[in-house]
Amino acid sequence: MVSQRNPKAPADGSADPTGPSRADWEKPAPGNRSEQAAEQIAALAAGREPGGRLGTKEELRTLCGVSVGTFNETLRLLQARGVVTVRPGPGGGLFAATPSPMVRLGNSVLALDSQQTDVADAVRVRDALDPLLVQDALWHGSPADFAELRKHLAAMARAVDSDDPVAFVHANWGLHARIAAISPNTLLRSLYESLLELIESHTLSVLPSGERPLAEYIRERYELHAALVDALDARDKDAALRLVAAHNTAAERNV
Amino acid sequence: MVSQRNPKAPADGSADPTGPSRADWEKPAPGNRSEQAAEQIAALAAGREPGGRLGTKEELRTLCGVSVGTFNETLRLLQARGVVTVRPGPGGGLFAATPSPMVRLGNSVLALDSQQTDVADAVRVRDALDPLLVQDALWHGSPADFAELRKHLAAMARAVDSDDPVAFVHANWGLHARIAAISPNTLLRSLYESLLELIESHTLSVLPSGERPLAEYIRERYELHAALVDALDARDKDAALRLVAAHNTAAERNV
DNA sequence: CTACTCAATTCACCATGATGATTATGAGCA
DNA sequence: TGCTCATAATCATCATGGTGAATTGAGTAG
Repeated sequence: MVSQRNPKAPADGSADPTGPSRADWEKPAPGNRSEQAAEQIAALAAGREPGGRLGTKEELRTLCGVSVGTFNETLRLLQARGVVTVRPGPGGGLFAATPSPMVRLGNSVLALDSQQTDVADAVRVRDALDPLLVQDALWHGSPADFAELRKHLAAMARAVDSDDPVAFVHANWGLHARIAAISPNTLLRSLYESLLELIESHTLSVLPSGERPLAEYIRERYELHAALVDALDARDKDAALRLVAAHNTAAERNV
Repeated sequence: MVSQRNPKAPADGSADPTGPSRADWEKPAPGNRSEQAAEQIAALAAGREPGGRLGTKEELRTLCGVSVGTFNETLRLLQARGVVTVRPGPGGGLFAATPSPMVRLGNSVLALDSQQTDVADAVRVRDALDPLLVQDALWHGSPADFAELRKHLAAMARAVDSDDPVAFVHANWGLHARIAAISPNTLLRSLYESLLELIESHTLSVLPSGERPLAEYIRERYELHAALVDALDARDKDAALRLVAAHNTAAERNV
């Protein structure tokens, strides 16, 4: 089903007007034919000005060496990625498009593999974003929001009392996610939430080593978070930012 | 060509096992049939556990009321988005998948509209990431890298001398992009580059207002950037971080 | 010169039939 | 009990033919 049944493989450099020197050809080939064709067309589009005509569907389809249906799949992928636009009529066909910066970011993030993204890198970025969220929570947080934060703190306290680090980690993230939810900055929230999830998917397998007793560690982390919520509730900006900095400079700071 | 020629529109609630109460149905319908079907299947997948079986292609295709080819397009989109996996054989068909955090981030960023994303929000996030890039440049930057930075500085100086703010803005971003390129943190780089582009696409239309003379402003910005490059070259971490903080707290800080 | 009509081009979507590959399951055998 | 093999289910891709919609440009009328 994932067979490579293409005797006319488009690896033939003569079929590719952009030449075999493109770094794109050095990437591992995608798993199916429509994705392969999509990469080829994307390479063509990259070499044209935005709005530049690439050709008719039929011309490009034969260039890619796939069937009509498969090429239609390819087109759907490219349209969704903002790489091409398609018009009917005389002079119609496929035209190179420039994805908006946001579409480009989305596509480049999609191209990253979360198994290869170093969790330490993700933690660094998340840490850098924490002060922004704290500032937003100070300005946009309502008493109802802070009451919600205290529910997550209570869950963290229960995990500390029952010496359950996994529950502590979950409650800790619930707290951070809820702080993030206060921010009206959609971009910031999207980034932060996904970073949390990425870090969570790694951290349960790398809970803090025996450098310090685990129970002592999570109690300290709990107390730090409790002080942070207190500072937010009191709208104490200096304390909140100092605490979030302390949160992010502790030796083991995944939680 | 973008006709709605579906007399059996799947807006019929009885054909949707998740009911018409889903918020997804309140979204504007995507532009083509394969995307519409993709939304339907995504809604189904969202209501299942990861790995839960949705049905055979044929069952789901008739549920969506599209042709075989169109449904194949739908599948390609959903697979690319990590929403479903597909298996042949007895008990095969479509299965709900949970996209990895990175795929989720990519998809959520794609769903953001850069026209609606407040550039101030993007600037805030970019500013938060600047110190990370400076730290990476201090540790990973080579003399060749710093020579490249000076080329961009020279371009900025030329723009200052010829009183050309647009050229200054371009050269300034060239500098920042080159600093970002030093970082080995792929995630950080992707985020930063796209944020730069997003900000750039807005800033040329909002160059600093007449609060201060423009020539004086860009000269000050140039000097700040020159001092930053000097600090990087000298591997002076304190100065570099102080300068980037000053960079990010100036009254007009898009450049 | 402007507006409308028409023809040609091109696309979106539909339908049908086919081959070959992959997967899961169950039967048979050691 | 474990392994092998055959079968059925299911998918990926291919090919072909069709209708209707959208777009562009040329020609014509006012």
